[in-house]
Amino acid sequence: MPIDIPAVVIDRLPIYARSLNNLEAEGRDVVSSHELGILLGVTPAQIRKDLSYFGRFGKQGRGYNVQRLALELRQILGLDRQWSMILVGVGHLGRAILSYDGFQPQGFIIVDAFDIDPELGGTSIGKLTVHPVSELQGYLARNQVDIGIVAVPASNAEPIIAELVNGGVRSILNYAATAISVPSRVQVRNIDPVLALQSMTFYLKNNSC
Amino acid sequence: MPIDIPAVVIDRLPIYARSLNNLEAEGRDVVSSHELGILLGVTPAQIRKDLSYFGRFGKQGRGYNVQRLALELRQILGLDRQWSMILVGVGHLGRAILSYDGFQPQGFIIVDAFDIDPELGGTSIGKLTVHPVSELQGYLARNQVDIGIVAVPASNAEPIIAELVNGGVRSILNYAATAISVPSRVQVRNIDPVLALQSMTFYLKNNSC
DNA sequence: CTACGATTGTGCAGTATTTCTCAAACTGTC
DNA sequence: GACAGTTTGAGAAATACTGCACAATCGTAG
Repeated sequence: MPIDIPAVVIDRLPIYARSLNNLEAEGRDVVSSHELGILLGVTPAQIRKDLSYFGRFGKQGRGYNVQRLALELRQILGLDRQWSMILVGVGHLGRAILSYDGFQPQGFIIVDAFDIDPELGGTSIGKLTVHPVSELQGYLARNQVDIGIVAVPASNAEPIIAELVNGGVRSILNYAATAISVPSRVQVRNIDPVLALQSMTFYLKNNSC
Repeated sequence: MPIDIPAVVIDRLPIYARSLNNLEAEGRDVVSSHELGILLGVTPAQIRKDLSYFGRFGKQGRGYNVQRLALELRQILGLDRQWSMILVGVGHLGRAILSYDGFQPQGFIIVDAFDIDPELGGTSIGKLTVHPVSELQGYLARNQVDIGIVAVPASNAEPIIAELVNGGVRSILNYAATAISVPSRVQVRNIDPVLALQSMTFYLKNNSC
């Protein structure tokens, strides 16, 4: 509905949501933007402005009802349901992703895995069977896939991502160390610890204490 | 030296550097901001403006010498040397990080690993021995550590990070799913695929095609 | 040696994002 | 019920970032 909300705002909402879930689990009743700001290291004004894009959730003089706001954020972000993901690339990294136990509790379910290596075709990893990528196109035609996880070598990422996009996948979590281009309707998030390290070294080099 | 350069610019430099390294490996001689922009999905003006913070590396009418610019960027970012890292937290995630083969070739070396679990104390993983975290403080006093990698549960991250910071570590790669606060002289980069997914679901939910 | 097409570096204008500020409104107290 | 102390929501100001546009420069070809 309302897609003129800055992307930076959307990127912060999950952080707010996580913190509110924690507060909710602790049984906290209300929280002010001030307190939340200290918890998260952002300014109270930013939290209030961000939330104001979506509605008026607070009460003057009191703050935000934790349970209510946590619920609202989950609804805004679509965290109140499950999302189906497929993994492409079952090498070292792919296996680590498969065995990562942080996705499932948040409603992100890896329902199938693919690899180009014919050796792996039919192999079972945990509860999943690895399919050959040649079956990817047909699979996408038959199944609803919300999110594609790409964990192939950088050199193979381009065609894999094209196939995902052609197959109707509209969100991609990209672990491949390469810039990828997709139509603007498709969301991409890159996970690349090396890039993160390489930007920190700039400060290590220049802020010599 | 020059730390009034926007952080967003610094964050883009490693992407440029990577692409230039690729071009260099392909034997490309020169590249224009236009072509690089297409490769990376950014505007040529942005590339030129970003680079202009650091010097004048291009030639009108021609573009940038690939080898020269790749070298300059590596020097600017400090990628022309090795950086020592320690890992704290040797659970599933920590082991995956230890066995990740993308750090070493870029000069990021994990030199030691720590875990709170006394069972793991002395255990060997690959070439490394796992030390108990009780030894962390002394270790930091005796050894030069550039970067700390945190892969402990969110609930334990706070004190671990405090210890790293106290021990003089000035860059932290944080895999723990929690907001952490550090003095402004310390750089932190968070790696959190769940947050990335949770911001994409907003668009999945609202851009229904 | 001149003309032409290409491309940089950068001042400036245009957007985008963050922060400030304060009226309005809520809670609890006397 | 009036008052004091808080805290929100949002307009406005301030800051940050991006993209435009063009003079200056380079290489090439005739």
